Amino acid sequence: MSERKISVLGYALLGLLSSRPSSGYDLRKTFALTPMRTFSDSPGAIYPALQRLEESGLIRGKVQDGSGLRRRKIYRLTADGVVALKKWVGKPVTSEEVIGGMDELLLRFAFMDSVIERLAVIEFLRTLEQELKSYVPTLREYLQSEGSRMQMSGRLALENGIRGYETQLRWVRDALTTYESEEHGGS
Amino acid sequence: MSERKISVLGYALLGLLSSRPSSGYDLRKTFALTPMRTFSDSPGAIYPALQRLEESGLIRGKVQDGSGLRRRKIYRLTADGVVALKKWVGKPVTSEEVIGGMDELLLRFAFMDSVIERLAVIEFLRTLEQELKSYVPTLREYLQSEGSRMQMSGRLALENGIRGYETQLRWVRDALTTYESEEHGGS
DNA sequence: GGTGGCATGTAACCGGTTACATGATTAT
DNA sequence: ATAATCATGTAACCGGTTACATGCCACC
Repeated sequence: MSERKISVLGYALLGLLSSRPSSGYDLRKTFALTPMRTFSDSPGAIYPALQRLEESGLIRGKVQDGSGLRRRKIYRLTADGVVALKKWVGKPVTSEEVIGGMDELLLRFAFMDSVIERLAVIEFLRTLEQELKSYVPTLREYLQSEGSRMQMSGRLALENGIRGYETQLRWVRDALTTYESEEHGGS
Repeated sequence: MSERKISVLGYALLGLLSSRPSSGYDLRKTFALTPMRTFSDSPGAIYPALQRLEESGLIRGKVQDGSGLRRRKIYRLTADGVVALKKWVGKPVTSEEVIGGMDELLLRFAFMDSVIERLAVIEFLRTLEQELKSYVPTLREYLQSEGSRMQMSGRLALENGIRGYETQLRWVRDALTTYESEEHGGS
């Protein structure tokens, strides 16, 4: 059961459902109306994704048969769903993920608070910091050595990417400070 | 002819071929060894994409039959290909593109120098600046109004996105300065 | 003459996009 | 009643991923 591979959209749905049971329509609106619109908001993506998650036993939908209401199917995470979400969120950070774009990493991070413990979040941020710290100089060196052979717009585009990673490195450090200084609270 | 829709990977290939005729293998290596590895470097994506571009008449491949060489098919842009690349690169910047991630925008920018004139590049950067300038406050307001209802990691993830866009706004302004101060040169 | 890297390809699978279909409920 | 919106769904298409297939050339 639940051996099927889950797409990023699938995990985004799992994460949203973990904080609040919702219908497909609710989820679509969340994607459409919040900064999560980077992800798909089309019914042709969301409804099949929900079906797959249900077939895998990670979520379960119940048709809401309240009196004067439109037919809505409300999904909630199952125990297996919680496990799958935990596993994905807690996966170790790899350099491939950093190089291939931080989107999925950030999505994972966004769901962390309610899913894994504070120490694991800090661990996540620490390794992310390491990866960024080693990746940025690589890009700088590439720009240094190849820049003269590139056209100006290409050089600037690369510079843009580098600055983006540098910004994220600064962000990781701030986030770490936030989590580490949070000595009180917890379970 | 050439009415077929072109994927982002397709345009990336067009752009690379515009500066230097190459074989599929060369292009793969470019993707694999440079910061362009964000794009696909798998043969299963590149070779079919090249075939589609050739069917659409945007590139033409010639098998290099030099003496002691392995069979390589070298592709170059056709006149139609140049037109298609110009059209894509010069498309007006829309807010959807900014919201949906800057990747394609940056790719377009990277190829601009060799494809359109300096004034069009400046125009591109100016409208991009406008879009970013209006988008960042939207995100800030969202964080302001919804932040209290979000968990900490979610709030920080959003903050990360905002900082990224702010960094890009600063970059656009620097890039504009670079292009505008470049009073000499040109054709 | 066989191993290993160069170079091009192909096929199955899968998920997202686009566009359409359906019905129920609310508002006018 | 009829239009608009809520809410869920389906089907065709398309391109990227993964994995495999093929052959050539160089080198030892």
